Amino acid sequence: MKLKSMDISATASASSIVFDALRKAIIEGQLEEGEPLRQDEIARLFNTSRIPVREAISRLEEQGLVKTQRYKGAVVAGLSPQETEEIFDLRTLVEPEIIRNAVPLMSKELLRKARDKCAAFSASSDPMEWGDLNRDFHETLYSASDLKFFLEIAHNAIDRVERQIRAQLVMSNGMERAGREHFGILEACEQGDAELAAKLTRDHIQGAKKSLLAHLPLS
Amino acid sequence: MKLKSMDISATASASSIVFDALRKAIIEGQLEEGEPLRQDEIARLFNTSRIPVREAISRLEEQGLVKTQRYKGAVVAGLSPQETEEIFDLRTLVEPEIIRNAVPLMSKELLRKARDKCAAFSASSDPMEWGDLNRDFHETLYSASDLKFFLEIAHNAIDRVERQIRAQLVMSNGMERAGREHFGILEACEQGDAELAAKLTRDHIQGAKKSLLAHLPLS
DNA sequence: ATAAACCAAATTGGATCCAATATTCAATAT
DNA sequence: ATATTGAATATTGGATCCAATTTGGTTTAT
Repeated sequence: MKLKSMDISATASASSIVFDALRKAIIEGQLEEGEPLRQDEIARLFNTSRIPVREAISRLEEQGLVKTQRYKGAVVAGLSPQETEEIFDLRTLVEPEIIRNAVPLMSKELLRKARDKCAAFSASSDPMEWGDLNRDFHETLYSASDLKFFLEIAHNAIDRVERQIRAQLVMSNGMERAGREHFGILEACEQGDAELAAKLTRDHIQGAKKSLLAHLPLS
Repeated sequence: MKLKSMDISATASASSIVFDALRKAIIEGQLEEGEPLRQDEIARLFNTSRIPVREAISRLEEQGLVKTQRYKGAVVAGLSPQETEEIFDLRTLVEPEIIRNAVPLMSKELLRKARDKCAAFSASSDPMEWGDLNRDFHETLYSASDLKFFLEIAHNAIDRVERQIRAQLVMSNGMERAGREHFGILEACEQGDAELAAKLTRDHIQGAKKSLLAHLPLS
């Protein structure tokens, strides 16, 4: 029997649909910092009961994307300048390791895809999509790594500062510089120079952090 | 009015009680790898309904301590030798940074407490409590750090390999060596030598990893 | 007028009930 | 005997209902 099979047990549950949607809305800034998440309202939006909503919210809290208080509910989490800096320092520690590990594992195919995404990012003139394209490029390179826990950490860290990253891209020459730096990282990957790719990734993150903190209220 | 006050809104919810209890049981190895977590059974144990249990389980999954499959339920998560190695490498990256940050922030009081815990660890002859005393010592030093996200990561990483750490302590000369290394780390902290403390912490974790992998099935 | 007391609406936490799926085991066919 | 079908049981996912707590406005006393 020849039949294209799929894992039917992997179909999404209501709670995971709500979780994904809320996560996306939070990191993209559609829900802004401090905004309360009303279980009833969200349940109505998704045509479900509050049960899956509550599960989604508790998972978001475990990820640090919302803060909840007993009997008061959940609000979108925000970061102080110090906390933002710490997250960027965490990224500075972890992401170069991911790239270092990933470079020798990158296929031609993947490098081609990364080059496309790099070009798409530099070519875009719509600030609304810069955030997505930026993340898309980095994730493509990272996806070659087999360090699943490092990746988990990096994904979560990026989630927590995604809004700041987007802000950084649109300010001063953030976008232009990111484009240049992406190209450098990509070249190092193509040359198989893991050390250089790691160093450039490190500089990329630290540069974004500095430029961000410079524009932040009395950091 | 003089009255010892407490934040009454911080009283534990049912789901957090269940969460804490399950987490403890898992990392201490009372629930072993692969063992299923039946919602009904746990709810009965805690005299609650399945709702708080489900919330606890979904939080545990977000922490990587259990794995769940839709309509099949949750089982205690386990780690392959490769995954164990990766977690130890993650700890090797993060925990030295925590110590480096913590050393200049350590009060006399805290150092005294750490010295007590270090002594208690070395003095203990009951293998059942080695795990707790070991973690207690490290957490005491780490608690001086103000890097809350680094601490989050470290706590979670340690949670995931706590069972292996305990195994490592009881095998060969694990306990004896840990005692020596703890003393070295403590001394560096007392001398205010953050770099040395970081380096020794690094060696401590890598040493534990090596000794662990050497005794693991065909790593 | 102001502040404490209190009541009603809104909201969350938890219990109970029902639906969807998985598992087990007996019945049947080959 | 073995493999397949099918029904009974167990288990999870979600909906609805009730209880506990917060919130905001209103009343009342000073």
